[in-house]
Amino acid sequence: MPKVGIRDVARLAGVSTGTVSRVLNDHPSVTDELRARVRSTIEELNYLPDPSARSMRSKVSRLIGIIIPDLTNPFFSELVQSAEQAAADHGYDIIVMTSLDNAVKEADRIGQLTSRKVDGIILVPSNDFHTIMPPKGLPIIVVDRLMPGYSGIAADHRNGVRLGVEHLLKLGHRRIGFISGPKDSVPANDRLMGYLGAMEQIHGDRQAASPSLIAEAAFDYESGRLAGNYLLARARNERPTAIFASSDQQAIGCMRAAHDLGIPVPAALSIMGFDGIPLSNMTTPRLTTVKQPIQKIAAVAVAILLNKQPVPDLDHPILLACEILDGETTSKPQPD
Amino acid sequence: MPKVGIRDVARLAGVSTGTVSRVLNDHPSVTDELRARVRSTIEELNYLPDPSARSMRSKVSRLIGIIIPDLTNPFFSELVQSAEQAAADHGYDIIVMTSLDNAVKEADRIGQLTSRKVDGIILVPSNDFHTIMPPKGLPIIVVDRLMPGYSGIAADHRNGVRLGVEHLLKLGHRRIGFISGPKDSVPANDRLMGYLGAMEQIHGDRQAASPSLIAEAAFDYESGRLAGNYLLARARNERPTAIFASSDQQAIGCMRAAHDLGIPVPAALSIMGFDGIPLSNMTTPRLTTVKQPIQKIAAVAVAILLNKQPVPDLDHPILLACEILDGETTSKPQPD
DNA sequence: TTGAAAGCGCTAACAG
DNA sequence: CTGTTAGCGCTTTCAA
Repeated sequence: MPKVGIRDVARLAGVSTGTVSRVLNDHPSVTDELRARVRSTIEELNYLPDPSARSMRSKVSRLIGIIIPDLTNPFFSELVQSAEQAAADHGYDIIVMTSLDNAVKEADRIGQLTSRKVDGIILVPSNDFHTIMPPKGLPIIVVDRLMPGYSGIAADHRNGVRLGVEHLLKLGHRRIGFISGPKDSVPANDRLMGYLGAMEQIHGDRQAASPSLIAEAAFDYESGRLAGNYLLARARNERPTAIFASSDQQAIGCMRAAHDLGIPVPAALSIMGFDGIPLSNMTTPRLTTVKQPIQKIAAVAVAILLNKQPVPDLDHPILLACEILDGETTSKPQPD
Repeated sequence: MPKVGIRDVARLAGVSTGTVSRVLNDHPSVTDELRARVRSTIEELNYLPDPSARSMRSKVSRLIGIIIPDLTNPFFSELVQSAEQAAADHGYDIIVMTSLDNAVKEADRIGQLTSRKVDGIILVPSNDFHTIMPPKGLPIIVVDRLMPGYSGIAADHRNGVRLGVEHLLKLGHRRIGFISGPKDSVPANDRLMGYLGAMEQIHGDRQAASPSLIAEAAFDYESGRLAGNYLLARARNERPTAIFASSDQQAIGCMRAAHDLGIPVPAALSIMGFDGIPLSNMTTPRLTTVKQPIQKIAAVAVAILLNKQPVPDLDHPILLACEILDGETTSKPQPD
């Protein structure tokens, strides 16, 4: 079965290859009649255009590259999945690459994608990202870990955390601990700002945002556990009655710390996380958390790359709102 | 900056394009001297071959497709990540697609990959997979959910579960409950076989594999919780002293069920999971589980597609051994 | 609006 | 061993 090419279609439809090509590319200047005839011939022959040949001529590959630090992180895997769905809706395919937070690998991957002539790149920069000069004409959109100088899109971490902390404040908590992310991380700092902002609103409470209520940690489970330990291993009347963690995994680690110290959650300690990964719904008790609009982030990123939506200004990344996912780890504070 | 092509390299190196091409493809018949000269010119010009042009002539795309049901499932995302690493080692890129367990979407994706001329497909078939006739010449290797008629590679679920159940038996457990996977799932059945096989070894114990000790469930958390409830909500002397779940998520759901019923784990109930996803290490207490060799599965699948390793016989899929990951959810049974 | 024809950048005969 | 050359399948001028 010799594979069917554009000439076969042209011959059978009684037109030129040029016309078939125009139909394929929705070029306006083709008679409805011819268009219909060609379409049905394509159908009949079960013709599929060859992407390589197409891309070679047209400089368009219908391919989008996505580079993330680690697919094992549920946040990123959901991001990739959402991007894939969004891209598929437009006939685009996704090439995934993981940098493992290694700047060298990352640069290498970007080069790889460039030579593949992908039509755009969605990039979650590695933590030690080095400035990169992508060939102009290759749109790169940075997601989540925003970088000055690149068009970006992310959740509104700052307001998201603020929302979460206010939730705790409304419940009556005042000594609210905070587990921050690594301080060289952009999203981590935004989250910290959100916390500080919310705490400042509490007038007349000196302890509101005391430094001793803040523990720096990586975003993972174990770091969260250690940070939780640090915040909780103190006299009861100095110990926070609630802890807001910068990631769900931290929050879960913190739950473990509380457990080990014999502090019941949420009776004696409220805990909130951030991210809204599926995992947050599988803990006992279920974690109350702030959910990032991952799907929307992916959809918008793809839309921008496909020119369905204007590229955001370099100085004004698109920020999408978070929402609270109510769980079982928050309640009113116990009286001291 | 006009982009540099193979002719530029040829001209500057003082050879023909043919020779450059041969160097590019490691064709043996090129003098070391010329090879070196060409290589350095390539370096100097920063030349990158155009994959589209290459693929058009050579019918090789250096692309491999991977289709999985759901990237949100940690097992699959680890699989994809491992495949990406393995492929990158050989200069290959990965196109990911998710079928969401929808056979129509799946068939569509396979077509998409075919027309992309990927050099091979790694497929985790959707649950309602329909037989597919991939164009011959396009190697497809089925992973995890083995299908008769396709070359396959997977963890040795049967022996893995057997190992796990024997672990419980050695601890002294006899009434060991089993949460199975959906019965139309191949791996689920293999796991069930492993359980039954291990239980049969216990001579003289009528109750060994009593049907009432087996609960069917989907692989997710909530189904595991319900199944756990079913197995545990009975008189203490009829209740299993240990439960082996067919997935980590089920096991975690089951932990929740035990918690809700006031049954301490592992004091009054041992629980084991299956998969060894990162999540299993983040529960309180940490889950004891049977780990699948995901990374190895991916590496072997890629190696096969790149012809670094022989294609397995259709009737003899490659099975890779699992190992026990010791956690805190197993202990000796309490006396009745 | 449509057809004819010239390549896109590379590989693979085929000569030499 | 190396150079020459003819396309791969498609898009896109350029004329008609």
